[in-house]
Amino acid sequence: MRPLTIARRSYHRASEAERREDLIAATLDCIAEVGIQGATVRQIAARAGVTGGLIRHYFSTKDQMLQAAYRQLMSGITETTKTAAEGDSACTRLRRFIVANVTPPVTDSRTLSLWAAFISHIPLDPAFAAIHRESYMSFLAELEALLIAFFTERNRNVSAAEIRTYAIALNGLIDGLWLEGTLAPDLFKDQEIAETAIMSVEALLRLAPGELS
Amino acid sequence: MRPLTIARRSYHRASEAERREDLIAATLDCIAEVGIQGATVRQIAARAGVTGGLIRHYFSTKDQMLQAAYRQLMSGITETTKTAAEGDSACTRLRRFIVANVTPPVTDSRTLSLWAAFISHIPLDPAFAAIHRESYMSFLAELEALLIAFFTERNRNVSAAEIRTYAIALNGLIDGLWLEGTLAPDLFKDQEIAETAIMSVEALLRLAPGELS
DNA sequence: CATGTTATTATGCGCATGTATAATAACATG
DNA sequence: CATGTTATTATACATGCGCATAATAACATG
Repeated sequence: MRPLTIARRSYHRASEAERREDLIAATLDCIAEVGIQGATVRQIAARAGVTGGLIRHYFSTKDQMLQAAYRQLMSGITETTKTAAEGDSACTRLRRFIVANVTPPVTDSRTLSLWAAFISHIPLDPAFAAIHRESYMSFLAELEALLIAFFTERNRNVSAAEIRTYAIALNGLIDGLWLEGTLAPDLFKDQEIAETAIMSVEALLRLAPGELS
Repeated sequence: MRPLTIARRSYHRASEAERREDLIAATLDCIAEVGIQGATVRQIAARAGVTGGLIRHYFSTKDQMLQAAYRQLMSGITETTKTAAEGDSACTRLRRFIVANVTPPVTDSRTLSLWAAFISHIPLDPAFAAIHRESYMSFLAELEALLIAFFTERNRNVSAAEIRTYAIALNGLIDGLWLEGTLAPDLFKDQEIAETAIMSVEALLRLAPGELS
């Protein structure tokens, strides 16, 4: 005897906040595992344990969900490195910040895949460009603050313009080493990237070798 | 009066080499303009001026065409910067190589979009990882050669290990500055990235300020 | 100029896609 | 415990996808 009404899946009504969080997490998982092409609405929904239709109850379009995921990815990285950069002296904080940016969990192929997928959208979509800009400028500001504290601690007088130039260079170096180390980790000895980062920053800031360690 | 046989489009039979080249160029154009999701077989074919079916006459699968496109993109960049790095002294060649990597035509949003789209595939597909590895190691070798010539010219004795570390750091710096300058060109003054690159490399190599100019 | 080869077109298949809409189960409220 | 709200499921739709195959126009060859 078939039921008169078709059976429906039972479910749990979640709060908006946690549902959105789940969906964003599922989006990131999906992109990381099967690429942005494989990250379809249905796949993402399945991974979040809901059916496809629900996504449009929280995001007006798939693109908006992708943007939310990009925002969360970048703020997560910022959070991680900021936390790792705590310490007593400005020197310690600067060193830890640099190392944190080129070691796990930041150097992680999943993060890289996600980052690159979003980066490739920046030239095509102003919404993604805006998110990039915000996170880039926040990173630069963090770096400038660390540098100012560091030079103050050393009683070395450095102009604002020089700080900016240093921050741009350090940001470039950090991003580049992060890329190198994450894209082909087997090409480097353990700690090689981190040590190179520290040595390079010492050189960039015209410090004596070992001054940052 | 309708024709008895349906009219077909007239066409030109091209050589295999030029047809493949056209298809690869169309692939890159397509990815750059509409993203890797929009770069469908039909779009690419249309842009190359052929019909969709032809693609499978030259590439056994769409993925293989993407890989060929990635290979061509990277070898094109390598070619461009190698050509730009010609000069009499090793110092000049090194300087020109660095500047070439952070100025047009290499700093170009199209190139960036393409590069990032492919990069995001590296952790997901070994074929893309292999292409990356090849182009990365060739870039590193080029950089090491330039550095060896430079230090020889200055009669400065530098071990092979130090050369490698310098090359890794320089590569990181160059990639990172390229990213910064290309992702948000309006955030920087004219030549700011190029000047920062030169200053930073001078510092990285422990040269005197201005020694590379 | 006839003929054979094949690069290219044209068409179709099966399936997946993003989105829209209607039905309904879960919960909050009184 | 009845009722109203709404988060969620279920289903459908139009479109587009990668890929396969058959017909054919272009060219090379003799």
